[in-house]
Amino acid sequence: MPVSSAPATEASVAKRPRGRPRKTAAERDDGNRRPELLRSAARLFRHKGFHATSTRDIAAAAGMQSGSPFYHFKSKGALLHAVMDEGMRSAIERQQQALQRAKSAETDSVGRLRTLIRNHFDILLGPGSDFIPVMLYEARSITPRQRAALTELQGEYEVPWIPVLDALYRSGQLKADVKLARLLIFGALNWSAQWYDRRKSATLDELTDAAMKLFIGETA
Amino acid sequence: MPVSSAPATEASVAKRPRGRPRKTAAERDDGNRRPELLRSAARLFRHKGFHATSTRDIAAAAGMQSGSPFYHFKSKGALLHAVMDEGMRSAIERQQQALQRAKSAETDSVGRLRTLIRNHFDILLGPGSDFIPVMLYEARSITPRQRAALTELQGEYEVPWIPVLDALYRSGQLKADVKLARLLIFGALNWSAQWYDRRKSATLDELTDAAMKLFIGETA
DNA sequence: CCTACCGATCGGTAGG
DNA sequence: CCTACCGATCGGTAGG
Repeated sequence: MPVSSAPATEASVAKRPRGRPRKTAAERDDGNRRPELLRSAARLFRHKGFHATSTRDIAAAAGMQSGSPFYHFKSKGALLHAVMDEGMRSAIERQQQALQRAKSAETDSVGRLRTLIRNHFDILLGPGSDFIPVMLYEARSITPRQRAALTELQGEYEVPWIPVLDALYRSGQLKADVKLARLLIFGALNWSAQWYDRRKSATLDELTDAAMKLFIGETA
Repeated sequence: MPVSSAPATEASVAKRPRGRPRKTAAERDDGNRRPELLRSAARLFRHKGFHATSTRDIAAAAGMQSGSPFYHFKSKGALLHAVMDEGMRSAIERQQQALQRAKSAETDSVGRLRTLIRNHFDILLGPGSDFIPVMLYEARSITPRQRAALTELQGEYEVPWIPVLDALYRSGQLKADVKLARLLIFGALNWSAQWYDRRKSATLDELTDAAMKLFIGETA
């Protein structure tokens, strides 16, 4: 299923129109539609669930015919895993950027925890945030092998949290067992994907404040 | 779909054998299999998800033929809702019992919060705990009307938590906004259904300790 | 609660 | 990436 078998010319990329793309001959087989397919799949998987979403739904949302998703992905399950993988890689990258950005300003653990939590809410609830919720809530639908690959990425995501929580435990600001605290904290944050409503709820900064106060009693 | 159209005699209930039940004529149409159907459905819905479970799977798990679940429930969706409804009613009842039991011993808010959390873990992670996880993680698959009915039961379940959290806020032991704290706390607890493993993880008491320390810095 | 069955939908493929 | 299509599975029902 070689995606790059017929490479796109730069021209065809540059002159892509804004709205629903008309398929000109020049755009055929260029692989440009793969990201669109991923986004459509992520949105549908998130809102309807993996099994309640048909590959026809996804194709239609991406403006394709029913058989076309299988040109880009060899199965529906491969599409699901690709959504999760893309979500985790993007999350790791955004987390590293957030920590870089803050590093000069924040050297204390409280400030670093705040950075991590605020960024986590952004990834989970901000614009275009369908990929991570799909990963969190559709884990049953992937194969053990795929799950293992994702678990590794999740481990990478958790790396920066560990020294921060350790330091807060040593300073007495975090009283709970560190490993259990980490699991409970991620639960508190991740569950927000179930109830958070941009229009009715608090802002992400207010949410971050509440989480900081709940976990360590101060806001940074 | 009258479940009680042919009522069971007491004898047929008493002499029900242990293993896979042989269907004697006396046991026909007696409605006794409905709870078994619910349990089988809960287990399968929890481990495979609603859409990945076929009504044939459920029938087989309950020792029935493929069409028989529809004698007890008018649709697969009705079965799912029944699982959730049963789960919530049982949870509310067990919570009330736990609070009754503790009322004489615990009058302070910290102790009452501990009782609520410990009981919540029990409902979520203890023996026979498939119903509530199904409710938590399959909410997308029920109708708005069914969801509204469940939201009401959930509200009932949350009632005892509110005065406790309010009191802890006033006493300064809980620093976060009470409404957001409640949502974050439920998230931390509910997420445990995703990762808790009786064999590898902490006991429910240790989990409760960790949660108490994380949220209010003390264990009661 | 079983038997026998139906219509619809679905994931996936061949061939262009 | 489209067209045309297939085999399998599924929820649900009639009739006993």
